Amino acid sequence: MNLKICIAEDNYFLMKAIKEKLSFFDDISIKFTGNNGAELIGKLEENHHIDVILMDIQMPVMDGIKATELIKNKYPHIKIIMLTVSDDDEDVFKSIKAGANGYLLKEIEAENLHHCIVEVTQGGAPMTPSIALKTLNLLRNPERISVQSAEFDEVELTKREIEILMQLSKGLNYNEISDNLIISPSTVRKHIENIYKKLQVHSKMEAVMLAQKRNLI
Amino acid sequence: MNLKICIAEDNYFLMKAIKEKLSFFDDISIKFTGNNGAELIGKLEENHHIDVILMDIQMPVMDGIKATELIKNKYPHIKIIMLTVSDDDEDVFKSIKAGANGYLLKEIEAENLHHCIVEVTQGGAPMTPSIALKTLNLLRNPERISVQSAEFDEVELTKREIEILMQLSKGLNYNEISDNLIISPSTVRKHIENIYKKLQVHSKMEAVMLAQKRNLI
DNA sequence: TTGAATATAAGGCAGATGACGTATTTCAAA
DNA sequence: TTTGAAATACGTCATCTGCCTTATATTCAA
Repeated sequence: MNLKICIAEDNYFLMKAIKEKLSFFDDISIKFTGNNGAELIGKLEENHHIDVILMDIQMPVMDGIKATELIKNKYPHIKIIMLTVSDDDEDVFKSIKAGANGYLLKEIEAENLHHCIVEVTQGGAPMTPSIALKTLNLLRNPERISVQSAEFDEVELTKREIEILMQLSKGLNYNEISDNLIISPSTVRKHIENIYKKLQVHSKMEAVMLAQKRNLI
Repeated sequence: MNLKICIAEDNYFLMKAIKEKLSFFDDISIKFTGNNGAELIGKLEENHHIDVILMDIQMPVMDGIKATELIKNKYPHIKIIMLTVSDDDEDVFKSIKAGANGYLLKEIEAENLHHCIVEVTQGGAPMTPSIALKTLNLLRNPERISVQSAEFDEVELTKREIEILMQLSKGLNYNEISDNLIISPSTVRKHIENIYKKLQVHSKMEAVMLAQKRNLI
């Protein structure tokens, strides 16, 4: 088995250090790297057949958390391990929410890093012990978890649109919804078209997931 | 360094198995054991100079979660690792809330168990990979944390099926998924058919919503 | 009162989806 | 060693979905 991995890291020396750590293992090959999230995503558009990404958090242009979110939406099969110096609660939590599969501190030694990379491809969730502890603490204190997603242009959906979104989320099709709301299927379709335009999405699933994320339904 | 540990386990054979696993390591000594939570707590009243407790969950008289809560209140210095066959969301979450420092499945091999015991005394939070994954999923979906799982016939989805469900939930279509996973669109469709049969649903939306409700994704 | 937004409705088209059936390979458990 | 589950792949067919255009009625704030 040969694992194809990428690295996002803005610091030249740290990048070099990570590469060196991994150079000992011949079941891992570094396909490409990026100095920030945007650069890495650009390269992923060329080739997204990647197993694991090692992602720094603090980077210019686009930070690792935002990048993780975008990558996970488009290429959910790619495992992402945060590899950072920050053990800040906020960073840990945001990374997990963004979809990170693991969270390691940069002090990790080569052998262990390798093991974690393998583990994540097998469906595990590798974490530095101190980070694992943090996740448990976060779970114990759910009140801290409510952190808010700040700025999206708040789109206003109408009552009817929300009603239809909720029915969509139950798995009902156009005919069933039109029957429930006593309107024609054409109208249901028109409403859904409008919802798509407002939310900037192109399918039922995306619409429902986004609405869910924004607590619209 | 010599670690003083206790075991709470009602099944005689499993207790024996654990003892045997640990007998190889001379930096660990088993101080005493209990057939249930209450019995262990009784013995702790005699001697609570203990480093780590390995705690089963399902036990008569007093289960491991209740015992963990009581012990942590009275002897917060004692590290408690749940050692159980259950990977049920509810058990995992309740154990953590009760104050458990780690959560391992009984299938764990001796070497690894030893390592986890050492790790927990150093402030870590040892978890079986599949449990670590669960804690991350719980963190990502805080609203689902308090929600209650009824007893539905637990359907087993394969790793591949879960992977495909996650991609579906991002709004990707068959072709995008097949491209991501490097399999043919036909195969994606077949997997999805199988998922539908297992979950007893008839559309992507229903499948994703159900999987979400059951913390499968 | 008059637009603007909302809700209603229809037709057409290309492509996606769901429900069948069939088949091969691999791998672990019995 | 055999069995069974899982993953892979293809074909067909009816239906559903997403996108486009057009049109009318209603409601509500300016």
